Amino acid sequence: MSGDAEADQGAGEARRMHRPTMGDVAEAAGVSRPLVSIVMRDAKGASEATRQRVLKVAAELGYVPDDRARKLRQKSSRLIGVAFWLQHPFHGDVVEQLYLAAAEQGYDLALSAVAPTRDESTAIESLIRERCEALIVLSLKEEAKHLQTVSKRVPVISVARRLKESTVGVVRGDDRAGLRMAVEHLASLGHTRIAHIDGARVPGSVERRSSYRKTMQRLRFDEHIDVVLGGPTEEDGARGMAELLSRSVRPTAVIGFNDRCAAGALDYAIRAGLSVPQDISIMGYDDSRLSRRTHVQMSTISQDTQTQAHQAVRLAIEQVNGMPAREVIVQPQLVARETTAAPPDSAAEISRRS
Amino acid sequence: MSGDAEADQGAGEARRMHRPTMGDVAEAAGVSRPLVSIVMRDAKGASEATRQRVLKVAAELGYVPDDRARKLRQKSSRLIGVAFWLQHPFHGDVVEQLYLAAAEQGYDLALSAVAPTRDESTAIESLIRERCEALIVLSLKEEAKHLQTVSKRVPVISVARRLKESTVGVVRGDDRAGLRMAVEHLASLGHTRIAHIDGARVPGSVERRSSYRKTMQRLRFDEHIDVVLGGPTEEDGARGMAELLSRSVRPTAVIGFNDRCAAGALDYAIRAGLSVPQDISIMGYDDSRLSRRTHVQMSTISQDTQTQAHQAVRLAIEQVNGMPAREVIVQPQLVARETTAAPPDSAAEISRRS
DNA sequence: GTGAAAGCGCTAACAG
DNA sequence: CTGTTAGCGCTTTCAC
Repeated sequence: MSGDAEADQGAGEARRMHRPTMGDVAEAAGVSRPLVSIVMRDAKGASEATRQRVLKVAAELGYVPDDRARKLRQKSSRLIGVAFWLQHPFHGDVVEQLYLAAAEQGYDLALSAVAPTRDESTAIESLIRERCEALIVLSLKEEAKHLQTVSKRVPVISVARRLKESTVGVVRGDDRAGLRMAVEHLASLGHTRIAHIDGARVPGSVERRSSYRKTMQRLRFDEHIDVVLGGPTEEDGARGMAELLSRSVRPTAVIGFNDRCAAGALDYAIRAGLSVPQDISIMGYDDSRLSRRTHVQMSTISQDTQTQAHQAVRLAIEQVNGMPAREVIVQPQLVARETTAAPPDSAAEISRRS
Repeated sequence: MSGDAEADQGAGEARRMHRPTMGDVAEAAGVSRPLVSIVMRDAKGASEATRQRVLKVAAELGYVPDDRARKLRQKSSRLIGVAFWLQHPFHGDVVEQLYLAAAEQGYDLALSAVAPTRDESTAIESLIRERCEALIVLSLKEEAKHLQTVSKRVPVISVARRLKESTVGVVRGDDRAGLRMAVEHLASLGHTRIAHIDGARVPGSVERRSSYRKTMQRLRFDEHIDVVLGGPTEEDGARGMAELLSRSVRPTAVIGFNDRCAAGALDYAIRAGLSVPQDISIMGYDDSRLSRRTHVQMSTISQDTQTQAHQAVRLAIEQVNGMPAREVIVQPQLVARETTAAPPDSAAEISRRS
């Protein structure tokens, strides 16, 4: 089960390379510590000659500044903590953007993962111990109470989850607008029998459900309103689709709560022998990589992760500077790809619409 | 696009709560700093009475020890850095297990993500600045050279990627054994026409491909050996399946390079009107959450992320203690679920085998 | 069992 | 432009 590789490096005792310290560099370069500090930070206050010499010596010694010590000394750590779910495509997208957004503001990120065996409070706790100046929490569960408590200790920004707590900053997509766009997109293609597989108790599902209903009513599709119980996973979507396909009159289009849900629904429909989008149109929500992943590109609603990430960082810094928490709502965008098209009997439907 | 929430907390100036320090707790509890330290670390050297009092005061003040300062002072940081890909289910699984494994050894984890806009060297660089004692790198790209350089500075463990560099520790699944198990599983169900959609240039694909061939030969299925170009994504799998289905004589079973590849193949087969596993059996590799995600549970080869994570942490600590880098190979395991069954003409096939 | 003193690696204030 | 002094928050001797 295991075997040694050829070991050509120093054997036995801990001969771990003593990492050079700033003092070592200073000594080797024949200057004082603060000067090395100045050079390493690229601050002004050192002559070009010294700068070059110090840089050269540092490189030779393989010196790397110690972020820990640096942040300890500085009054502010310029560190933003991020709690996110491993295994969640949307979170992955946001985290990637957060790195970019934070860097633009001169902040570093400290990541702390949430997973089935690692709960949200553990993740947050570790970020606090690392002395993050603010926390950005990408969450799924509704431990709002806990977040509120934490927010009294350190600024907290919740992404993609609405919260009543006024001490917690919120960045979220406009779920109502998003679902409205989805329904309208399908309607414009000629659909009237548009169903929705909802997100059950997941944050955001109430808004999406209600916006779906309202939009259907506004379009005078009242009689076709059809919401089935779903959830955030592929399995939920498949279950929802199973239920929809058992209807005596099937919908011609289905909007899933999110991409994973829609992917499950898509999966189920195809296994049931339907063609997508010829027989039935399907839409997701999030525009996570997942929607581009299957070899049929899924139509979806983009949550604009880039903007959400930038706004989250912005709110975080605001709150660090003592400004009150606020809520920022980011407009979603329609991304029409290959899983939506006119319904089978499109002519008839279109005539009914006008 | 944005609006203020009701702001009931302190307005204007930075009134960020001054985080209590150990000194504050000591003063409030009427003891010295070191004693508070002892109590917070749960070390021995404090009477039960003091311990309780300090704990009570600390809780009241909302004191949280500063990990940064702590690790700075301690000779060893007891920190393991992890570079992983956001958006990669298998990596997510491993990271989750790494948290568990590291905690068992009294180590903390520092996460640094790799993504399209954030390359591996950036991720690694940041971990080094944080003074991690060792680095665990879950990688996809083959920047072996760079890893070797880094490994001269700090112990590096590569997970799921073979490396010749003897200064880098390696933990990986036994790809040859895994593919052998897959072929044998299908053979035992009665298949002979077993095809393989490979991983192209992805680490591990050479071993899997060659093991597939060898096992097929050993089973006397030489004439049915069929390897098509694939890759690590759903799209690659779909492409591979398309090619396989265009054969004059189609295979009755297909082994994908990994779960994503197999999922794409599965997807394509079903769209092509085939039933799985009735018409064709499909196997994945990794046993990532993805294989359990689709509503049809996929048969696959488990890489045993738990063991790999534990071994990675173990190697990391070994190397920190000055032991030479080595390679640990973890045995994979067959996970037979719902996408594999006897071939359509099973009776005939089985008679041929014996 | 408890406290005093020192110092981890770095940067911020100052002085020269 | 450069060096000296101090101290971030904590843990580690080592006395008492």
